[in-house]
Amino acid sequence: MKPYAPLPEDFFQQPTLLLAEALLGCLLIKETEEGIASGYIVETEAYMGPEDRAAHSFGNRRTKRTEIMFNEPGFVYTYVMHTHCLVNVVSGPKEKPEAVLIRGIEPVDGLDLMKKRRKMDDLKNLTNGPGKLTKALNITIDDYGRRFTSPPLMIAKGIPPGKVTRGKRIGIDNSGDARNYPWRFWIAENPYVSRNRK
DNA sequence: ATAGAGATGGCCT
DNA sequence: GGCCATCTCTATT
Repeated sequence: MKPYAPLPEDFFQQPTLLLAEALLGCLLIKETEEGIASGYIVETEAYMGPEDRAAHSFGNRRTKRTEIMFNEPGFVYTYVMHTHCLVNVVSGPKEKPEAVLIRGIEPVDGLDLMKKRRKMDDLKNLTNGPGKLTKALNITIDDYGRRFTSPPLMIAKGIPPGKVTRGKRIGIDNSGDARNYPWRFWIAENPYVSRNRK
């Protein structure tokens, strides 16, 4: 396993839609006492803050949960959805509450650890969804407010993503027109994308 | 292959 | 008390 070099802070300082696409192919890494697990990011969604009805920060809603999004980019935003934890990259300049949701990764290191945590052997189903990958990597609400530029939770240079496709975001059907915005990005033909649709 | 429903828990009003 | 940026299982085509 090669040593990990987290991406520099300025990587996160690009506009949110560009960052969402730039994250594809990057390596998401979590270090724990049990060991290291990582995977290439293959699917993301951009949430554009005040004007985006699907975003938690719609209308500049500022709560205990959304507070981290008002920081400068590169912070970790985790939150709990039903029984699952979801992980976002805080994006946009300070006071602009935007974020990128990580929806799927392709397993790289720590395969056995991921299988153990997910209690299954089916490689294809280990990390192909936002709630699945956090469980496989052991990303939790405790990671809230950390930075992706240092351990234990990091984003590092990965591989060139190849062909990228974009389409509507998933699971936000109660968000008016925002549901149709093409702010979901994924690596074309990649088997670890949560689901196929435009 | 696709559709529908239940589980389930924290956050917000 | 209502609302979900989900997952898994079942039933049906």
